[in-house]
Amino acid sequence: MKEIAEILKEKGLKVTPQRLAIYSMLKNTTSHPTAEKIYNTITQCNPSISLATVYKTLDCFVSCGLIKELNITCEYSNYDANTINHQHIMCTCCKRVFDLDTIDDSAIKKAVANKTGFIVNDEQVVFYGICPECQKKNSN
Amino acid sequence: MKEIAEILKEKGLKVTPQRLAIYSMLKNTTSHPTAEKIYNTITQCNPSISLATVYKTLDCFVSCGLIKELNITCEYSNYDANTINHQHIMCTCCKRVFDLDTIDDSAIKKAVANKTGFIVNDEQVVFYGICPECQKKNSN
DNA sequence: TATCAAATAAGAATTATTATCATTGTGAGG
DNA sequence: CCTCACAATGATAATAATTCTTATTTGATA
Repeated sequence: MKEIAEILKEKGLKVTPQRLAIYSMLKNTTSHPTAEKIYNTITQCNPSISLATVYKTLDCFVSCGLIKELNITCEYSNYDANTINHQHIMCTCCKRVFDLDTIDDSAIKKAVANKTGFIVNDEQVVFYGICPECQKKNSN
Repeated sequence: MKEIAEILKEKGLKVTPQRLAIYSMLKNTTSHPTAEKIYNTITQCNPSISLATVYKTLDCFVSCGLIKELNITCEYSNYDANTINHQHIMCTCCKRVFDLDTIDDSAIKKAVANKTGFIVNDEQVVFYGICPECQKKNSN
């Protein structure tokens, strides 16, 4: 917990219970939750938190690079405290998002930058499909 | 124009002026427009079209595989009539989306499927950065 | 051409997210 | 340790993209 406070301070952010709760929740899950899901989880221990605070805190964490916002579906954003570049796979049936092992594609990134003249800052790779569990369910 | 009507019929869709207009507009652009942008363009020749019809038509085209919906930002969807798998790069400054050359990654896709047990149906690769034009503008 | 399911237009409703603003809490400096 | 400025929060109104509802119209088939 002290560690998280340190990270926030380094980024010039004030340490508040809400921020600690949100960041620690995100650090301790691999489920890529939505803002709504984060809010629902946090309210269990911190019933007075406001949904607006969750959104603002997430924006703030994204701006300073503490977490990443994933654009995996058009309906809502998912958040990920693992900021090391990695790929995702989403089940279009149950909507769950899973991590994939990191593939080093710095060469591709560089090639893209050279070809387009873009300054490439970020990338997102998502696969879409049906997860084993949903395959089983659907065959019943 | 007759060609588009044929394509719609093959998919079991009724041929309507709205559908012809939307599909033809998407086929003749590389700009990955939003629903709103499509609506604004179409109304110039077809002033009576409804925004709801644009959304429904796009959904319908996506369902039958005629076009693809891109999840590039969390704020809105972009649509692309080029359904051959290819990558995109978006300028986070001017919000424009460009095509990148197709990279054959069927091997990666197969590896992902093997590792995860997913049936992999689709994928999306997006790079984010600053386009040359915006770099110039920002340096002024 | 008559029929009927499918498609459309118009606008209300919904959902995710953002803005507003009064109140509260954090942490730097005394 | 106290105080104060200002950043953060909570409550809720507002917004923007998208979906739903319903009456009406249209395209394809008989």
